Amino acid sequence: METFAAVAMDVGSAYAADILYHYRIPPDMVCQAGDMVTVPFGKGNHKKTGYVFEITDQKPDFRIKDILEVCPDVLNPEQRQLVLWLRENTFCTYYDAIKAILPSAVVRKTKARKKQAPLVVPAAVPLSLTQEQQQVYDTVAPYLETETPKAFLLKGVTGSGKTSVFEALIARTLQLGKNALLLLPEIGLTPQMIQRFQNRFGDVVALMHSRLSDSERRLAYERAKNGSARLVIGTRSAVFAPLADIGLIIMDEEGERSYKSDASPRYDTIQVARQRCRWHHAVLLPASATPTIETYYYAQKNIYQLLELRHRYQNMPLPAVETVDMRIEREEGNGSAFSRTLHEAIAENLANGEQSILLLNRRGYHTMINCAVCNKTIQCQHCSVPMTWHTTDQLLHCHYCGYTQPMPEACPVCGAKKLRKMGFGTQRLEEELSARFPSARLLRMDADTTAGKNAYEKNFEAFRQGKYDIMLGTQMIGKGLDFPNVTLVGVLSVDGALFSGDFRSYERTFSLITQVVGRGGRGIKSGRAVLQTFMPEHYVLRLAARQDYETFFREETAVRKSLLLPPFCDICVIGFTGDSQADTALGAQKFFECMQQIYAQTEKNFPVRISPPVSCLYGKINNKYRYHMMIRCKNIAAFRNFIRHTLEQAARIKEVAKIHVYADMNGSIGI
DNA sequence: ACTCCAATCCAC
DNA sequence: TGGATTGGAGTG
Repeated sequence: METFAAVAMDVGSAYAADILYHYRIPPDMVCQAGDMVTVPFGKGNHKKTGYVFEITDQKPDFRIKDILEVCPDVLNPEQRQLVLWLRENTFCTYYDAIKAILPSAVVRKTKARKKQAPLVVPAAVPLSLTQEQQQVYDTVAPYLETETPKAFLLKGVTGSGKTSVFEALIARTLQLGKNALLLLPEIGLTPQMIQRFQNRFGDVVALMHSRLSDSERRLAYERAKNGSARLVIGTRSAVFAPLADIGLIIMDEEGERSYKSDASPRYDTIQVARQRCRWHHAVLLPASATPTIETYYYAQKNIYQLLELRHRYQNMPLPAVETVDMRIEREEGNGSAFSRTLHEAIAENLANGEQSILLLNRRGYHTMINCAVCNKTIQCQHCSVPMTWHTTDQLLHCHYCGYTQPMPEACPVCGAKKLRKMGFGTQRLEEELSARFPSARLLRMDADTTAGKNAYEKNFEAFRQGKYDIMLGTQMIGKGLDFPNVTLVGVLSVDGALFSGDFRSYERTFSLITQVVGRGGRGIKSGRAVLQTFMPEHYVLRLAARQDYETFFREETAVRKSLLLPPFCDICVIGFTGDSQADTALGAQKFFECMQQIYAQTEKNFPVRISPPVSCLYGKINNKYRYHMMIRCKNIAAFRNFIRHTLEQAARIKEVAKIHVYADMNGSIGI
């Protein structure tokens, strides 16, 4: 009897063509679901690779071609399930999902499954947990043995020793013969934690992150797949690690932006992790000092069981935060970036030989060049984004596409030679600090100074060892190592971060302030923090200064409810990009009309509120014009079908076909 | 997305 | 008249 294989092929982003293609399996060939195959594709019958999802003996009623070659067992059943799940939930193609799951350029040789490596216990240092940590452990540990999935949320104040709880739970998971996954927002920023786990668990650890070379990535993948790695530590893509028998998935710093993929497949790591925990009957443990509003809301609804660590190491209090109203500083004649309070606090710290951390979330020197005559801002040629002046190379930089240019003599719009250099970035902060405190040893940490390999680790370690007095930098300084000698944290300005246009900017700002404040007072001496702002009455800053998450959660929840934002609905963003403004605007409009028409014909078993397309806040990035539209919805299968159906149908409209369209569920909006 | 094919355009 | 260019359709 003849058998046929249903194969997923690379069709770019052509939604309508993203179907399974049927091929005949030649009589002398063995081919199963999960195999990678080479097949003739298209009118030219070019050899292309595809992945088999189904085997059937029903002869399809169209012209059929033969499979040319088979490479067996490339996607196991769970991986195939994951592909289908990603395709349905993130509106990607089969191929986009497969590319996310497989390491680049899979070459399979070994077939035999190696035996599981025995668990290595190093100089078994019995881990001593505080009473509070032990309680959390005791609550979670029993669920590692049950065959039902379970989700917790660990809300732990910064410095409360979440890592010790992770370590104990991972040890227990491995002891039970199951495997564990530890997800981190960024691998370079947590060298201490990784070192600690490598010391403890030795050979069974595999690291997975985007900075691995192809061969390193393939090795880590193979080790996870064949069972020689039993603890995978990695960034968001590691959520697809091909581990069998997962008992525990930990997500540290839940809510970090890096957990949401912003390219196809546009998945949210916690959702993938939840799904895998269901399949493996595993425990899911997201952890954060400042959980996202959504996750904490679900914890209130008992979808996640809430666990708390309220006490810091040795009961050290969080630094007391003083808010400084910068409007008053201005009124009283202080036009500088430093309030008098902060200046004095730094001076005092220097005199005491104690360390300080200063946060300014803008890099560069001047953050804006503005014409005094026509008031236009110099923008990047390729992006609708203001150019930033950098002193290191004496060039204007675009922080979105990387384009650089010399400072023009005159305004490119009106020709006036009256350009004003405005705004304050980390380079200027560094210069001003060295003018004010000439003897202070300064460490600047931003994307410009940490480009080299291991730059974060080296710099953080040097700061920790006391080789610098002041560390200043962008938000990356909020993460990283423990710094026991830091007794002052200064937040120069995060006001701008509140208004990125994304409704999540409030919780992110709250979280950023909390993280950086938590960097202080981790040693024997207690710390203080100074929060400078032009809007001290703003509830986000007011509550961040008090480190009052509960009230922030209540206020923010009320706002979200009144504006109908998550968690009170889901938001599906449709994004449009194209080479010309007119084409993109027209394509977006046609898509919108198509969607309305399809909705009108659909059985209304799901609620939606469809807003028409508008230009994005940054209307052009990298020479691509950008529009988006927002759909408030409930993320259920019927709605997702509606979106996919609309994507397929709209692609047949020629104005829509000219531009690129994507859908993103619960991603960021505004930018 | 990519490729193929047919229709169209234009230089000679 | 043919060679190049462009728009539209199909991918098993």
